[in-house]
Amino acid sequence: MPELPEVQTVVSQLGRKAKGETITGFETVWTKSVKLPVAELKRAVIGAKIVGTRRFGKHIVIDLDNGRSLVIHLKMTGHLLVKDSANERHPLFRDRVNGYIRHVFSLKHGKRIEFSDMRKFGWIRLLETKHVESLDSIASLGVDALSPEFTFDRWNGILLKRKSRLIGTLLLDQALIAGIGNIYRSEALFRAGIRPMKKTARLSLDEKRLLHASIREVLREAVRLRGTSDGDFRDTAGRPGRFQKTLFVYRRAGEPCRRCGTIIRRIKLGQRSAFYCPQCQR
DNA sequence: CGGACAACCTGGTTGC
DNA sequence: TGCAACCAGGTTGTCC
Repeated sequence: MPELPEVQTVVSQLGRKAKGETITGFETVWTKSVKLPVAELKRAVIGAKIVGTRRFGKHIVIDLDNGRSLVIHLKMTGHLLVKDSANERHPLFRDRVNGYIRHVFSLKHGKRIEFSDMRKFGWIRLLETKHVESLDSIASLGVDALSPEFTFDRWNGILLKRKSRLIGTLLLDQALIAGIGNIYRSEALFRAGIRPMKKTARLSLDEKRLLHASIREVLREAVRLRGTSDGDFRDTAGRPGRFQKTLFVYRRAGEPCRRCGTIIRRIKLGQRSAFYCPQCQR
């Protein structure tokens, strides 16, 4: 599910729905995803109050009032669902969401946070709050694609240091820019009119400016529409996002470009599929 | 540095 | 119908 807009959707909703709640229990049916002994996690979270939620790249952080924080990564098919006794089941996606609940944090009065994850790639860690930003996978993140620090000058600096790379693979490199995944790399490149296999050194200043603006625009728009549900993504209420209606190229290989009618192509880039319009993108 | 590839899992879809 | 091959939003580690 998760690129920046989807994770931001979950973090915002979780903040609103679970802030102030006290955790009363934790159960799991797939301990490999819990990166510490389950008994230890239970001891640390039971009785703790949720004081806030944050996002680092695609990581979700839930801060507790006891000086510790839960860090969660949803990877490919993870979801966090907030439910209560009056709402046992959220809308299903052929049961691919409710059918794969792996971990549950219980709150008071029957309320709970359920972590569903069909492919079991997602994980949960527990850290002291002051050490969250030192976690390897967070410490190694580059500038967040939606933060104010992601200025054009910063972007240009990144590109000037990586002249031999393909722009399509660079966009997925979380150590350089954090938050972009396979959907938004294709969409941002389409909006900027740049082919994914173009070398960064061959981008003109105008193209770099346009791409910088396109990245921010496409991510902001996707956050506003609560993400893309082309596949499994659901928000904390089990609702699909709406950005998939706005996709120009992602997963549209063989279909006509919405702007010019040319057939959209798919190529392999960094082991993953990238999509582009051969007419609109040069 | 960077590309290729396997691994972690459980499906759904496509083609013969 | 059966079955193999390929596809899937992420990240890490290894090898070259």
